[in-house]
Amino acid sequence: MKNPTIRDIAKRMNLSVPTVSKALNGSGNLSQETRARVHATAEEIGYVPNFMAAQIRRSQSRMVGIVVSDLSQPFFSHVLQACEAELGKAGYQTLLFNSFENPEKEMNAVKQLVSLNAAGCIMDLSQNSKDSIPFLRKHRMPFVLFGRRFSEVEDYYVVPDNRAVGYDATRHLLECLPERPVLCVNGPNGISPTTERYEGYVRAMREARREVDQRFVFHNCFGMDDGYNAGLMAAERVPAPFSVFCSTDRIAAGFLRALYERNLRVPDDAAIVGVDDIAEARFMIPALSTVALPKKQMAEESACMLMELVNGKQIDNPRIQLPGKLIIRESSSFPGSISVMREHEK
Amino acid sequence: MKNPTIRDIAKRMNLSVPTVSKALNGSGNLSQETRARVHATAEEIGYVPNFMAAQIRRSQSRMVGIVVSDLSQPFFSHVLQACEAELGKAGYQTLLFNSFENPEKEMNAVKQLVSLNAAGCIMDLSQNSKDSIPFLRKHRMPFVLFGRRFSEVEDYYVVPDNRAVGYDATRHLLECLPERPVLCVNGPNGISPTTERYEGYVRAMREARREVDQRFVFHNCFGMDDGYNAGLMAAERVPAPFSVFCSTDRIAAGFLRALYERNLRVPDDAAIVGVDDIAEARFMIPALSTVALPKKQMAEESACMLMELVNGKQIDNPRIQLPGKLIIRESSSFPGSISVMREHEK
DNA sequence: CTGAAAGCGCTTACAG
DNA sequence: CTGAAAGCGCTTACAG
Repeated sequence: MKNPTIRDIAKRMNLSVPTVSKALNGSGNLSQETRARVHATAEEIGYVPNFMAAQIRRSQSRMVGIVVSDLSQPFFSHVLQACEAELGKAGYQTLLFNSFENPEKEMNAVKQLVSLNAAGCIMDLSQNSKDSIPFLRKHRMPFVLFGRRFSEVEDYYVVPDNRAVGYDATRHLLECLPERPVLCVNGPNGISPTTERYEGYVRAMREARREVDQRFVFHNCFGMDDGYNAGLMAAERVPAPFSVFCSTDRIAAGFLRALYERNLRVPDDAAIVGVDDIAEARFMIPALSTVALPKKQMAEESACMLMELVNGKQIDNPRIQLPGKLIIRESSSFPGSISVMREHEK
Repeated sequence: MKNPTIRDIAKRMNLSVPTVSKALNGSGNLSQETRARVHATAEEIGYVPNFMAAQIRRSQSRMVGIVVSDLSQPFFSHVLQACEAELGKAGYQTLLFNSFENPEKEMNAVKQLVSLNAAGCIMDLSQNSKDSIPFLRKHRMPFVLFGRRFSEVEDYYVVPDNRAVGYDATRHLLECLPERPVLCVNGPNGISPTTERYEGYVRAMREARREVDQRFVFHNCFGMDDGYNAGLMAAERVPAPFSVFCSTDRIAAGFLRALYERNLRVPDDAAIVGVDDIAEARFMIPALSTVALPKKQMAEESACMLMELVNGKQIDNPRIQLPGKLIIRESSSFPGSISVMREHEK
């Protein structure tokens, strides 16, 4: 008992296969009546079209791949969700691949996508995945880089303006609490967000005529654990009060926890700002100041850009950088302070 | 310029198409030499097999769908990640669908899966999606229910033992702090985890000869916001000290925040336990006690079960219930208390 | 307005 | 050991 095909419908109605196909697709010239009758019997026998067959015949597919480094990071799960919704509207099905920052897995994903004749893909690549991009180019599969970019790859990408992100956060700390040193807890090495947020931090420091003391900078932190460890070290080595710019909210969450364990009060002993505005940020204790990333817009822009590439349209802006937005909460402000407008007062 | 096909290889080598196909697939009888030569030229011209074509010819597909209610919930993104890894090992590609608890979207996803001739699917269905399951049955598509179950659907499912989850958490609170009332902040209505965790709560209360006071029970809470609101109400209506069983860690995170704003100390004024053990739990302030769900195991079991169904194997255990594990942290224990072993002391 | 023919890229019996 | 033929389910010119 296989699923019914258009052939079954044709037989049943004494029509030809092409006629049924046209009726179902609304193409060609058919009498209203035939069309209606075909739809009726299709419904009746529970016909479901076979996408694969249609796609193979048309030599094009309505699938796009999304290759993500780590889906368990809230940033990516949000983005994936928005991408899926956006691409779904355009009639495309989303294929998910987790690369775990592993170039081999990436290459594997990309190969599968070519194998499946996918229309295109959206990826956040790990820095050392040299092979994937040439491969995609060779097979003429359109792709959009997401969240990270590479010096060698000019087009196409959608990223936050990470330099501004680092700059805004740091400058806020410098202005708000000018007497304090500002530490930096940086993200994983070798990806553009880390580098660029750090550049923003450095620029803000320079502009304020502060020296960037490498003892105050923690590099290569991946998540809450590393943030926590950085916090323990900071509590030990840096005399309070100080301020901290954390490259992600999760790093900040770990850092916050370490300060709590060391009996340092936030923001009294240490002010802190993260990046992303994860859902948890405003519920943290104290509520975390952060630079919100336009996740949804990023997802929409990249989905949209990919669709344009797939349809061979001209891309007006092949390199999209979207601004973040500083949100000041308890972790970097004092109730009475004037220079600072707290979130709920806006 | 299209991608090369086996026909291109055949022409180039003066072989027939079937021969090339057999060489590439390692099937049939071929001389070692031909086989090797075919592989060589395939490599040379950058041949990538067309999965779709192969699948359509074989009338079977190597894709499975995962239909998830809300990917932005950490529980699901973790699980999806593990499922994808597990199914990938078996050579299956994962198709992602977000249903947002919307029965129409679910039905849509399921239709697409049938359209794509998917081998099967794993789903967490919303309670009122009456149509999806009969549809899947009609089209003989194997499916595994994940995380939630339904009275009408006997097989196949993989869920946590949610009654035990609610029971263990509540009993821990009752034993640890017997003098306090125990509140319950329950999850969304109409899904089995909510109902069952509540049943566990009730049973623990009854066993301890406590009455279940409906003024102490908050229903239909979805996430941090609802948890927060429940916390505000509790702080107002219930005299401290009290204990709280929250149906999820995210609800607990919101609740915790509300207590903080109302100057109630945890666990001194309010002890609290959540469910899931999200990554953030042990970094919360105070660190959140919780019943950890075996996410990875659940993902593996459901992927494995689906693969067996797809391959027509006998399923030895069609209804898998996996135990959670109580993890006691700061939010429900006191440094000096004897009845309680804190996590880092194990 | 309807249908006979060819083909998308591949695989699977079946002959030789 | 190799190849000619048929077919998976569908669509797309092209005839009538």
